[in-house]
Amino acid sequence: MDKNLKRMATMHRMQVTGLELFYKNGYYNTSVDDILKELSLSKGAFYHHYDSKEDFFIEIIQNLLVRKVYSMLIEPIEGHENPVELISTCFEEALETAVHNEMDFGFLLSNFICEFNGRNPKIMKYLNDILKIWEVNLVSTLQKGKFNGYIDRHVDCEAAAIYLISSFIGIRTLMVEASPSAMKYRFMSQLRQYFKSIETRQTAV
Amino acid sequence: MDKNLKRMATMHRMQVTGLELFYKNGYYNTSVDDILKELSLSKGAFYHHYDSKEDFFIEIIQNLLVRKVYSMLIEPIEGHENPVELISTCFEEALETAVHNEMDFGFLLSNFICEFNGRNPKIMKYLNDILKIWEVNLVSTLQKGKFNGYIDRHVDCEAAAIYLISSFIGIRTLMVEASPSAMKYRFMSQLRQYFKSIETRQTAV
DNA sequence: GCTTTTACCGACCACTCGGTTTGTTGCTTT
DNA sequence: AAAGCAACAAACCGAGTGGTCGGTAAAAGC
Repeated sequence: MDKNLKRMATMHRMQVTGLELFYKNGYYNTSVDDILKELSLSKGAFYHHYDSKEDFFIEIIQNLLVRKVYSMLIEPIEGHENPVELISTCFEEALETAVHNEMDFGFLLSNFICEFNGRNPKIMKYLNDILKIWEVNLVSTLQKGKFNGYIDRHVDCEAAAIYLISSFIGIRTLMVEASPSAMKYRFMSQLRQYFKSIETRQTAV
Repeated sequence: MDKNLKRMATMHRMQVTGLELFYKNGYYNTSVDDILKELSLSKGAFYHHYDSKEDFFIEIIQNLLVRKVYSMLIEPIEGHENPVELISTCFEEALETAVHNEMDFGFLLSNFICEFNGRNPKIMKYLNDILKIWEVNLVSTLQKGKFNGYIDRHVDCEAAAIYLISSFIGIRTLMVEASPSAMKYRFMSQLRQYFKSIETRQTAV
């Protein structure tokens, strides 16, 4: 058991550093040696724990990437309050951490999707699954909001979810440029504008 | 002169094939040899015309990529008609060609931005310039629309432009998945919803 | 105390990459 | 016809790549 702990600790260290470098430099632009150098570990250690670089990356997806998306984008929108508020706040906070992160290279998930798209179907499968989970959660949050009278009954929740995901992926791609906080501010203002248009119209003005 | 024509023809062929492969496989994942093999040309030919792979890519950006963005996203929104209509139609058509392109790997520009982001500032500069041109054109189209009474005077045109670009980049990243035409349909429906919210409110209902 | 298992080392392999060097060909110019 | 040069061809270089493999030290199991 104690032995297993050490094993898991080493593997976890590798994955954390791996994700960091893959995010920073891209998967194909990061060599296994790069990761190992950072950790002062050897090739032997790496291939003792993982079958291949690809296998290693898949473990990173399942262990780290999925959790990040969950804690950042899925858990915050769970609940029975106003979904418009939940999603706005969630996006606002996700963008805020991006603004304050001086090492920001865009949205982890969409960066990898860009990189593997049409090049590695196996990995794309895993990435698309995460996207799907996010989408499903958004849809159900919106539908709940419809049921609870927050969202207009004519709204197509699946379309709205796609639209929200699109805009988020896009703004995160744009935000890596200069003045990310201005970007965020502008984006959020228009997101709220859009939300206003799908909210239940108040009878009293 | 005749000589110069041949030179330019060869260079153009290289650039067209280069862009094709860079788009398909990514810049770092496409070797110079890959491009040359496709054209049955040699390394000597390549380095006779270009200083480096990077220099080659910059020429592609300036010759081909800029023009594609212009003809696809900038020229179609020029004019004095309703900007909401212009932009809707422009996006619709851009997405439609993506739907019918069986070799679609997402939005050329944003794919490259993803790939070079934080890794190659020199190339990023060129890509951001294109993005900036697009943004400026969107802003001026929206402002013209405001002046002509199509768009509500309270709308922040720069914010709206960022929001539009974001959503476009995002949907093009998502569309590489299955069922792009459903994606497009859903996206366009919500884009129109958003547009409705920034249009001048009609006094008569 | 002895054996087995585990975690890890580091040299090495075949291969790929961007880029260089040296040749070759054919058209132009004088 | 000789010389010159642009446009390519082909062999090559050195750095880096993912992955292999024989070995080792230490802990676990008996």
